[in-house]
Amino acid sequence: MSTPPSGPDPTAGPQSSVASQRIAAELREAILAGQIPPGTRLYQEEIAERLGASRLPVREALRILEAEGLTESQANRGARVPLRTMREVEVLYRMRERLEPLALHESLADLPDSTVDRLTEIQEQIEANDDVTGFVTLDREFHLLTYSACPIDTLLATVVTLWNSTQYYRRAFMLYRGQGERWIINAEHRLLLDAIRRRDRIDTERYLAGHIRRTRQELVRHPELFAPSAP
Amino acid sequence: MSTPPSGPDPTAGPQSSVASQRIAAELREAILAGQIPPGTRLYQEEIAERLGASRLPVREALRILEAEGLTESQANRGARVPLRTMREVEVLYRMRERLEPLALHESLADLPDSTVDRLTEIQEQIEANDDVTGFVTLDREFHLLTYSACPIDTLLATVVTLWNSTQYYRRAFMLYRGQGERWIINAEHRLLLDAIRRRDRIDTERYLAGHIRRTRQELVRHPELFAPSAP
DNA sequence: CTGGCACAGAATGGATCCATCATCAAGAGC
DNA sequence: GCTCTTGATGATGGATCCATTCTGTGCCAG
Repeated sequence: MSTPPSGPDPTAGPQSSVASQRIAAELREAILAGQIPPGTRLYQEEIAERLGASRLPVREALRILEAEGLTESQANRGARVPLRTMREVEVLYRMRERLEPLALHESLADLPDSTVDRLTEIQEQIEANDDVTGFVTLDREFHLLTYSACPIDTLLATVVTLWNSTQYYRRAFMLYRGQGERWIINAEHRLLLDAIRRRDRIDTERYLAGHIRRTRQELVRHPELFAPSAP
Repeated sequence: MSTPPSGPDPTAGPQSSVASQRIAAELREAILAGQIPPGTRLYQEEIAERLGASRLPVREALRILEAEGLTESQANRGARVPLRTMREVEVLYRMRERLEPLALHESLADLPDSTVDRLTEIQEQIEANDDVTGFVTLDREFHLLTYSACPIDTLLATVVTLWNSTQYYRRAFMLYRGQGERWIINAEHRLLLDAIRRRDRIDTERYLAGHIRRTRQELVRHPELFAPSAP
């Protein structure tokens, strides 16, 4: 469950010496940015041609992304970006409510003060920014950075996978209805940031769980953002 | 995050039409049975020759297993079965404590009565059996069967990955010190089974969380089963 | 005797070519 | 007119060959 030396780094840029990882990074970025929406069929040959490689590393890249929850594939039937139902996304959020507080707990002791300062900067950028796409990117960077000192690779990788799997719908919600939520998110982030600075394990877990829980409840109030339940 | 049509089935036998999946199934079985212990280097060529295929599907199989937590690989440095530290296994158990009750919760409503009967049979086999390897296999079958009706593939796959990642150490513990624990496990299983039959969501989650938690506490009392913390 | 460097062997990563399977459209039969 | 079958097309899966990178050993210098 690790591609670069120290776990899959979702913020890593698309420069890697190994082609399959470079391709995976390019596709990852495009999918997370919403440029390749759920349901899109991914053709090996097209990707290979566009990114200047043969089909083989593309196949490996698709396997890597599959492990990260960004694509899915069936034998002889190709790969696509998963279309998720509302119920599925809801349960993914419930998983996040349970796992991310644990990841933060495990990360908290080893989180250097410099990272806490960086978190504060990001939060200031979030508050200054009013572009939705920029917000989603910064929000992701903020939260994943709080987990960055977690020493357990599997836990971190699982959390990243859950973020990957829900991010598209999160952006869709923010574009559609989320502007009014901004002040709540900022308040929650400020409380969380303060608890992190105090290294308070109880408070960090509580604020974080509440933050995710509230987001889930907002999301499920908009079924129109999702694929129908019965495919 | 799915190899056969409906998610990765860890109990599926090694007969598959697609070679990479067949190879992954063979290796999965061998690793889970403890025949390939943690730390073992896996050579593509050797596996390819032994299982009658070329190296290419072996590479794909190793990627599949990597996603399931059964192998790890670094660029140009090959694949191996991960060696986990005690701290790592402890956190993996904490993840299980949080996720498996959720999986059971989501599975419970759709779990057919016939499956509950099958669970009872398995528990009777567990009680009649005194071979440790047989116990570990049956115990895995029992728990994973309780989750089998969970409609969310990602949740199920994550739970299976966590089982895969901890199973070796679980067996090592049972071989080493676990025989006296058998009656406690049986009592816990009976309570869980009864709650499942009653479709009691609260009790199932409580008994299951307690069961996993107690197992974790037993495991961490035996640091000698694990790799040292500082590699 | 120790440490660094260079070279040889081996294993992994990638490209190209071929076989197999799924999909879709057109036609025959009912 | 509808359905089932059959064939053509295109995409995926697999095998072989070549390039690249890592590892370990042996030699030489300090």
